[in-house]
Amino acid sequence: MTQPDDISPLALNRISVYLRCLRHLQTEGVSRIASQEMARRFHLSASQIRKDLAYFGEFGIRGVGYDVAHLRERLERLLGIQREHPAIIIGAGNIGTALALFPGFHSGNFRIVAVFDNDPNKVGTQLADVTIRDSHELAAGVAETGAEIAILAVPAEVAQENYQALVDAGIKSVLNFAPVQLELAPEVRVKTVDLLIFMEELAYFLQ
Amino acid sequence: MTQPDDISPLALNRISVYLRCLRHLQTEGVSRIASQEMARRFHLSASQIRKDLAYFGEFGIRGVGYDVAHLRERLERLLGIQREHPAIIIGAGNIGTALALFPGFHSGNFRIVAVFDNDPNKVGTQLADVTIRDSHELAAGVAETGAEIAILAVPAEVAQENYQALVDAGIKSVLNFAPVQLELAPEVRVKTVDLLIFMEELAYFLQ
DNA sequence: GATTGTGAATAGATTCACAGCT
DNA sequence: AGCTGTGAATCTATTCACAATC
Repeated sequence: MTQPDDISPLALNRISVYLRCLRHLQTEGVSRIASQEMARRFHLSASQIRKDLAYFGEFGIRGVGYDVAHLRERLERLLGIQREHPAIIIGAGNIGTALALFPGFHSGNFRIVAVFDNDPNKVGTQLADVTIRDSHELAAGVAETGAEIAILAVPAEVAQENYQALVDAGIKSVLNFAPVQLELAPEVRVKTVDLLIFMEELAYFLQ
Repeated sequence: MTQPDDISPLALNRISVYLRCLRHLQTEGVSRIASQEMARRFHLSASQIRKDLAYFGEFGIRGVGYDVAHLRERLERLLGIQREHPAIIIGAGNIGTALALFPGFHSGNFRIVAVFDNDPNKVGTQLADVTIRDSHELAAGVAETGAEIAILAVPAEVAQENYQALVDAGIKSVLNFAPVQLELAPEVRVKTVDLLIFMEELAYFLQ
């Protein structure tokens, strides 16, 4: 399997989008699809689909198109989601709780294996499949569960220190919901989801 | 005020980031800042800051830098968030509820003025500042409140129909949390936030 | 005949480097 | 002296168009 690590974030996002489309097609019983038809159905660009896919290997059949099931499997392996990824959530507030209950993660082969909070009233209570644990047990929890991905859902003021705790615990990737510019550790990948930035983008186009 | 509408989404996102940085600087009492210092503090590119800002007008003072308060005000006006934007939420499930309670919106000059759900058990109950209303009252609610932005937080299966209802009700921008490729109406701007795509991006880099 | 895979062409975004202000 | 604003240069991404393949 080709596995270039210089893929652009844009192309990587598109791979995820293609995967979502393929899953959808599969539920409809479509077994083969051409780039043009896929572009039409999901409002994408046919030449871009071909270029993106060809970049990782020749997945298609000329004159025919792409095999939906096969391509799906290849893309899942490419993204590394052919196996289940254990993930943890830090912060059982509104957003952390909503994410713990989010059904989409299951379908994407991610599983929430632990939730941490520093509020003694929350520690010990049940949330989705897990019991909320004290934040002090973070390092132990990460070691036990083998979690590599963490979802950081704590208030902005304490995001940096919690991020540092995750880094120290050996987490490799962080999805951050706190609206702050984190001081990053070089070996830990961070993706920040800033709702306010999305809203501001929408506000701009209202004018 | 320069107001080109051909600004790239990338540049627009950066403007939001600059704004976040400026607010932070203001709380620290910094009144003037140079592009280089700002780049260093927040891990940005100095020449890009200058280019982005210059694109909308000459906001800086040569030899000195940028006036924090003044620049902040200009950027807020540029994004159209100098006035408060009423927003509504469709779907009072986990994510909708978390967003209704999200304190960040207040600081960004957005206000949740109504929440809609189709579950009779939820309709009539209080959530944050508002009483949850029945989804059938959507059009009336939008008209009453003057809401222009909607947050779509319903299950994937019903996202398309709810989106259509928003379009019909006269909403101009939608922040969509359902992991689907919506069939878009040309006059309504949509920004989709797909948590699974973020997770998949992180998973890729674990390899 | 149809569709992929791909080099060439175009378009877009970022960085460089320095003239122009304060 | 120091920093912005900006044209030129570079780098990156997308689209085009067609030869290669089934």
